[in-house]
Amino acid sequence: MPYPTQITPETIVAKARELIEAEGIDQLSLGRLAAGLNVKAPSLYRYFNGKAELLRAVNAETSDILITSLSEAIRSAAPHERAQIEALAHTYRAFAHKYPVTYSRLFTNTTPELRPDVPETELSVLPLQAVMAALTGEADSLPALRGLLALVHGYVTLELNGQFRRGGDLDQTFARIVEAFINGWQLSND
Amino acid sequence: MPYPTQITPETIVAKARELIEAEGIDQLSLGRLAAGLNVKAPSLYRYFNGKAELLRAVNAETSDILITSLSEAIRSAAPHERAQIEALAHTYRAFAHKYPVTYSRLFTNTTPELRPDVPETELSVLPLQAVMAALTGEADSLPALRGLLALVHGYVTLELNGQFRRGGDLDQTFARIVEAFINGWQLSND
DNA sequence: GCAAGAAAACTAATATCATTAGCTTTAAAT
DNA sequence: ATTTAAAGCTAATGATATTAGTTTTCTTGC
Repeated sequence: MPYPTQITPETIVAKARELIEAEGIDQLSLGRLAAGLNVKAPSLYRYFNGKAELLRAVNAETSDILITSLSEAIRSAAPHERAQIEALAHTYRAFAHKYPVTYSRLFTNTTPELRPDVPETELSVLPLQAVMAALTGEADSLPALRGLLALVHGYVTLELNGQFRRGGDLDQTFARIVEAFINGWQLSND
Repeated sequence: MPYPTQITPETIVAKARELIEAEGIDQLSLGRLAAGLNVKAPSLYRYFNGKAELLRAVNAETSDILITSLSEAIRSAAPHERAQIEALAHTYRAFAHKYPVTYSRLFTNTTPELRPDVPETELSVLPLQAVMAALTGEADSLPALRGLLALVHGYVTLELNGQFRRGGDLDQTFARIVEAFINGWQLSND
């Protein structure tokens, strides 16, 4: 019936991510985005109810890719808690370095609005929790996972924002603090 | 010589913070900010070279208040590393809860631009590092401090963004992961 | 083949901002 | 009183998100 479709939600989100990473979030206007897709700005409204919703879709996809990468990293790691946790941490950090702008945007929702429901999003994180359970036991696995994610997210955020300006090997520092965190939970579990 | 001064950089920043916390960053326009100060928008340009610079001033002040609060918390705590580190962590988290929106904005600089110089900013953090040195020794104090700040910042960020939606006592979880982190460094130092 | 219909994109118009240029008011100093 | 300069104001500009209404082009039923 239609007319040669030129864009889809997926291509829009992909181009938006590309432009955001390349030129920064401030430079992303609907006009520029549409131009990158050989289309005019109002056409985007057929797929998204405005810029805010579009950016939320970018966030949702970023989050999906991240969680999938983490689960995959755990699967591929050696079958020991430490190796798996270190793989998780390393993969997380590598992801943030690869998509620094869209990653940072992931945690800047001052307005809760439309966030994916708990069931769907949180279930995807269960493989990560299983790894922590191997370290801390079931009962402590949720707090331990939250702590690990906080540590890793916090580190890459500070790093990406240039808060570590007094030198030092940031790769090595990262490895050491992750190790310290793991040690801390083992201690209380021995 | 002049004319009754109605605004100063300080009153502008204070009102900006107030509005940002009350209505969210998206609602802050120079027009609304100026109206809150009984002034017209262009008048703000006498004090700040545009909105971006004004928001950077808000960030600078937020950062100052935070670091001052942390140093003060350490001074007031019992003279033991653990008590001081826990005071630091607790105060940090309380600050983020008190100013959730302006706190979040502190670490969303995709464009480095005008950031305070290393000397001034980083020196103010030395009292914090001294506390960590008591736990880990001088040599490890910088990585340990970075780890602690990463952990605490990461935790409050995830918390404020509604990433911890599977229940649990978030106060208690926070206390536990900070404790685990401290234990981890002690372990490697014994 | 051809006409109808609807999907997909377009043009034009509007409202909100940030920002700039240039003008006006007021108070202090002579 | 007059001058002067600071501090704020009005008016204009340009960018952008969004809305309304129009045009294009493919498919489908005759």
